[in-house]
Amino acid sequence: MPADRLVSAAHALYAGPMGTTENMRGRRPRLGARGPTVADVARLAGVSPMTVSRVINTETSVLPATRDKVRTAIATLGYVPNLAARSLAGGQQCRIALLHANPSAAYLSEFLMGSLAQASLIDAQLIVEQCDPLEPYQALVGRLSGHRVDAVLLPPPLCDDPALLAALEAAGLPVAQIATGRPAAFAHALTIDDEEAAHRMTTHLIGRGHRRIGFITGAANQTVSAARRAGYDRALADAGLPHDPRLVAQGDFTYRSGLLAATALLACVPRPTAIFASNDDMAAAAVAVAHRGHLDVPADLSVCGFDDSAMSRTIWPEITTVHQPIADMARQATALLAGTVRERSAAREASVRHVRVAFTIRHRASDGPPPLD
Amino acid sequence: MPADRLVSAAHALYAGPMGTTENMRGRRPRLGARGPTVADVARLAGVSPMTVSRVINTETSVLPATRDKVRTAIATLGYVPNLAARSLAGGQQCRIALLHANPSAAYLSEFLMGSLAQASLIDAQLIVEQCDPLEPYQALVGRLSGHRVDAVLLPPPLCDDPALLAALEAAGLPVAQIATGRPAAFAHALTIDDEEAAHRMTTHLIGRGHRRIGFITGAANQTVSAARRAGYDRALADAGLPHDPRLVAQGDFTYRSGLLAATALLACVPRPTAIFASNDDMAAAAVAVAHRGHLDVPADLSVCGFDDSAMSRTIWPEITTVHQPIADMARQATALLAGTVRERSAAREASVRHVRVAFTIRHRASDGPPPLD
DNA sequence: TGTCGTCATGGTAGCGCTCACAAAGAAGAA
DNA sequence: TTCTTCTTTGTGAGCGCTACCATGACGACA
Repeated sequence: MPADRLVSAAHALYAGPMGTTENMRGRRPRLGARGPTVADVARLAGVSPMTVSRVINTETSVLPATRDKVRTAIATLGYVPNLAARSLAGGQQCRIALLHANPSAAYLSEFLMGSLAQASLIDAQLIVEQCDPLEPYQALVGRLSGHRVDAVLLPPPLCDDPALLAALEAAGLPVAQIATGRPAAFAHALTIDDEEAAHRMTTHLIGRGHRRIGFITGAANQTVSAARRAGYDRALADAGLPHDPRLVAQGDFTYRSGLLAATALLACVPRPTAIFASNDDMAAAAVAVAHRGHLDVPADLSVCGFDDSAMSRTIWPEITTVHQPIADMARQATALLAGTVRERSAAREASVRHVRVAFTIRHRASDGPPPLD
Repeated sequence: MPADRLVSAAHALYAGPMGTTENMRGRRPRLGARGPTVADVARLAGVSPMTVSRVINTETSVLPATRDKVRTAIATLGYVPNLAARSLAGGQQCRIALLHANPSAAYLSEFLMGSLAQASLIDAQLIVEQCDPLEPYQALVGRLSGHRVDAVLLPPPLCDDPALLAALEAAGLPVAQIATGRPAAFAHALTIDDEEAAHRMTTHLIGRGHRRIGFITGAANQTVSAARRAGYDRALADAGLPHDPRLVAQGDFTYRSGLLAATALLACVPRPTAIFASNDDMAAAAVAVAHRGHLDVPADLSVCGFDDSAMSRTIWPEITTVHQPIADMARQATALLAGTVRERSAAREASVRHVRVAFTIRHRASDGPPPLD
């Protein structure tokens, strides 16, 4: 059996240093054959384990020559640090809970990718918790402390829930809100400038030649809705276009609401030549309504969305939309929270950061110049 | 400063055992105030730390009375095991890579939830890796071993890629395929019975009274496509319905292909009264085509999908579809892989399991009886 | 009655790493 | 030259837990 051989070999290796016959009855060193350790690297590089640790981590106070020796040794052995040992020794346990309301929300997978990548990088533990809206928040917060959660990541729409935010603040948990329209004073926040994005998109449509641009608003209780609406309004004003209230229809971010809103907009006379919806689901609904009315998109009607969700790439034609770097925002939020947790355990005052990240506009097939007629 | 006070208190606690004056200059015990440890629980319960460990883990060889004492102590202190210490001491490092081709695939978030939950439960580390189809698989596998990956989780469509499977098998990595139509002999596989599910859905439509049921196939290179098609065929045969080849249209799982296929199907005379698409994106496309032709769904045309993806709940009407318990499959796959990794490190022969999990049909608003005409 | 298993429990060491501190050397000030 | 500082490197302990044995108690069998 090769496995037996391996164990014996390891035993032989360790028997040497043990030396004295008294210890020879000694236990064999656990079940062996795991990867190289700092000690192995240190031996090869001719330095102490501590120096190796310093090279891996802070990189400060190490002579370039020493550092290079260590780096070479690491590369030679294919050394990978043992996260478990590191966090045990470092004593920096950091559990971050990701609260979500809806397990199949489109942005969630991207969100998870980002925070997961960062968490494994800095050796934080990510805990994903479903947040049932019926459950009282006190109970939820209790559950979190039961799990020894150190910080909380809040994607939309949870990031806009005042009761939840209040409960978390009362519990003294560091919080990061992602893609909220109104960051709380006590929380980290990662946002794009929704107003500016909507302004840019509307301006883009105006630049294409559109003069009658319909707008479908988001849900009234989500803070980004007002910002997106404001951007649309400002762009019209900047271009000196008249503001026709019939060109703004109320939506609530659902496809169904988009269907109703788009139907209302397309019933206007004269018809708008473009519709800008506050999210992609509603934009997709607008495309469906247009097609039902035998209008071609984009030849007869341009449609733009917001969020760059899967929907915008799934339907045909693919929708021009505003892309938020969700994964990157989640990554940054995770890093900020871990920083706060560690500062706090070092009894330093933790500061709160509100970060604006850049959005981009994804130009796809759903917009074009207005029809000539 | 309360922090200082805490440290001093901890110091005092530790000074006792240290005893000799020589050691009194001794370091204080790191920066303290982390949660209770096995030692604390053991002290309170009046047993040894080892017994506490046994209660937490295997529960074997512990007298019920002892177990209860320990459990009470755990509850009193609010003890939570330290995962880092556990995996360090247990020596059971287990890294599982989740390979995916498309970061925004609809099922991915659910998939992640499931495997993440299981991974944190059994203290395995989940690594998410983007798998660029252009990258040669040798390089990918090399990257995986570089990260010290012990096992690989393969969601669709990667689970059907023969070259990738071959490369992983050659590298000796345990693999779990999720939702594949043709499990590899060397890999774990978690599947539903696609053929049976398609049969059940088709039979459901027949039961509703439909006699002309259109079918949109999946991509030819994915193994589930044939199974779903076979289920449709068998249901027709079971019901003694004639098999009209014009009622089967080729799709490739994209919305766009669904648009084309549905258009072809609805051009048949007499028109089918129902369309069963091999996934939800194509079913959504069929709904769009129907609406464009001023057909009501489900009054004029019933539409059913497969996968229960976000799309099926987003559009209107919501689509009746086959639900795969993706999260649960991911959970089981993760558990199987961890088991294999641990058996293997214990030099036991690891066996491969092919598990069939139950699907359910989600009845929603897109199907009904055929029109009377 | 003595010997042997079997079961519940305890003792000890060590997983791989990093902390606090010590030591050694180099550079600057007196 | 000697003392002080700073910088780089090393030492020893311990993070919290579990693997591996040892031990003692108890009943079964000869």
